[in-house]
Amino acid sequence: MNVTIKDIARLAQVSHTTVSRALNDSPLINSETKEKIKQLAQEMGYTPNFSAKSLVMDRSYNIGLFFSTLNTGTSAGFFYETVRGINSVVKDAYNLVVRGIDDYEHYRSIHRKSFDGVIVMSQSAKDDPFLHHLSEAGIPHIVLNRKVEGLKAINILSDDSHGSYRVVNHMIKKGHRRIAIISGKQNFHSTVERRDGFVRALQDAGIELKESYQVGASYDLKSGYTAMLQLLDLPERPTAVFCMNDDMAVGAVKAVHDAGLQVPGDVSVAGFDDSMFSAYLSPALTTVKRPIEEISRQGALVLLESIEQKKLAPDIIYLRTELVVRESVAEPAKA
Amino acid sequence: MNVTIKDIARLAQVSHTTVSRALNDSPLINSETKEKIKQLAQEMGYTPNFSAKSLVMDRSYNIGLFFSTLNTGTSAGFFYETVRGINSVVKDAYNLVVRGIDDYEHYRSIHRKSFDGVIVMSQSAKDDPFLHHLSEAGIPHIVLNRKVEGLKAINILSDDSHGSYRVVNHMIKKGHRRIAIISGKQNFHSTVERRDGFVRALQDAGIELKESYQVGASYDLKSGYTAMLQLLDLPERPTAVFCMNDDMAVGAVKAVHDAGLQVPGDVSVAGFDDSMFSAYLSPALTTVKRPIEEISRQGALVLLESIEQKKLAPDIIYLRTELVVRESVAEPAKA
DNA sequence: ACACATCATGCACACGTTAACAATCCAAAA
DNA sequence: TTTTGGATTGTTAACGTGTGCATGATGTGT
Repeated sequence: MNVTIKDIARLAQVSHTTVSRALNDSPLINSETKEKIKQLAQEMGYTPNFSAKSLVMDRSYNIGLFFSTLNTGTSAGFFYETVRGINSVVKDAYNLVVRGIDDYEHYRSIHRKSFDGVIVMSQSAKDDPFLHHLSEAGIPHIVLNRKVEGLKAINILSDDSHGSYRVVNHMIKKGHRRIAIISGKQNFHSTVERRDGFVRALQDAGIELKESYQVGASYDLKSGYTAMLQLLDLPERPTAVFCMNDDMAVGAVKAVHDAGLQVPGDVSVAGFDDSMFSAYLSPALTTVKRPIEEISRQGALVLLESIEQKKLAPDIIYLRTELVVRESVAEPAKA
Repeated sequence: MNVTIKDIARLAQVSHTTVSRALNDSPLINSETKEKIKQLAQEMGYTPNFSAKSLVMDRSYNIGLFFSTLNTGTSAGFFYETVRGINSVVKDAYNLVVRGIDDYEHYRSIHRKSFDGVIVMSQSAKDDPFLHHLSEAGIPHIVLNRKVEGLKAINILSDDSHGSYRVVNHMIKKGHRRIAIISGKQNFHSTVERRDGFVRALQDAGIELKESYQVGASYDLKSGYTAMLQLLDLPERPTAVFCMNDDMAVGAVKAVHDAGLQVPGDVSVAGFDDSMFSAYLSPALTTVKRPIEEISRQGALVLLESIEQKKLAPDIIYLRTELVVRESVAEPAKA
């Protein structure tokens, strides 16, 4: 049997109310008795029963971390860094519950009683019904990684458009004019943003957008591979290829090698994310660092604040991306 | 305000007990009223209050997933696959709470009231005090990835020793005699097992074990890189290097390239795990497939069984590893 | 000396659920 | 007719905690 406040009360010769007040640092208690009870509780190895606490306090002590999906389109590194970032903030004051939004048929079981707050790592507008549900259920929540339109929500995200502008611009400065792009999953916010940066960079340089230089993929290694094969097959193949994430870049580099060509000798390749492994590839990957762990940490902080102090946070926070120049983008071979 | 069974009772003109029975498919109820109540509950959008349920049922509806650490030594892919595997089983019957064991100073807050069951992805004997705590607290638990000695526990793991025996044997058959190993974190169970397979393979082939061919690292990319540099510096450098995981293999390959040498032309390299990216490296990595997602899924199944039906599972389950031959191991250059 | 404020404590109830036990009804058996 | 017993439903308490209100003790100003 576990120790309850009533057990403590009996031994301390006070009512359980007093014990409760002591353990919660209520101002309505003598500081001496408070200390005495606290020490006693410590000795007896008391731990609060969160079920009971939840019931009466109307709180669950659960924080939900929801990904759009845990299956396709979520890379391992991305997932890992997110959980780490949030976990470092949440500690053991809350349970961090990890879920995929697409695991649910209906959201009925997600309500204020089951989650004190929710962090949504959102990829696309497909999540909007879910966000809508959160609003309606009155669950404090923040949205990471995506700017949500229409709904009122706290957003924390990186400036992906700017980031991809810079890599592509870097390619242009190196002398590339035939620049292709391998896109991520359609409808993903990140996909739209990164494409936007790509387009702007080309326009600013006065380079024409070619339809055949834009090929769709799905953020995983394999899709990067096949997309690159497609590009290499073109009559006038690109000299540089921007991949919307590092995973696809790895697949793309593989495709180049398998075609008997070299990176960056024959084709330059860049990625996005700065995954852990990207510095250790051969050639080391030129990419854009996206502060996922930092976004997650900030998000968790803001959420906890808004739960605990009902403080209002600003609508939207942008974190800077950073160009990481390594070896996979070089000057194009002379024509 | 949320709908409770009392609200339903009022509308259905029955007692709340009857409602409770209806919703829990108790045999003590008329099937007509049962259906009527169920339908009413559905219409009213009733969802049970888990805090209340927990309190009286003495269950938390939480399943803990504990990693030895979430920081160093846990690779992103490993983490991702584990969570996916378990999540696919747990569904929304339970909350899956993810934690690092080393986040805790003491385990007081982990008790039967806070977790119905715990899955431990364990790396080393350092986790033993934690496992001991779980036993003592009477929390049903299973240990993945490691055979735990002394303590009674259900174990599910892959036969790493056999796996590494096979890669190393594969190297030997290709004609290598100067074979080195880059180890993972000291004290990790996996490190010991994989080393064991390595040693046996060499012994069976009558190859002498050289101290200088065994270098310690820590399962991350960077440590693989520096370890390989060290090996390349040797007066008589190895012709083949077995890395205890794929991450380190990536680092090692990078080191070879940076030294102006080729894989597998000058040095063959093999890894362990069969991470998602290993097929997409250049050269594609020869490695050992370890069924992490499968281990996790099985583990979750066994745990749920033992929670819900109090059924006893076998002490230890081994899942097979599998040699994956790709390109990074070839015949050694003629001496 | 008295009224009154202040501080510390206890009593009793509430939260939403399950379950042991009691009560009722009706049909079948004696 | 009376008894028995199964089926169905209701009454009540319990789980462990927090809180509004009442109570008692102690001091403070007049």
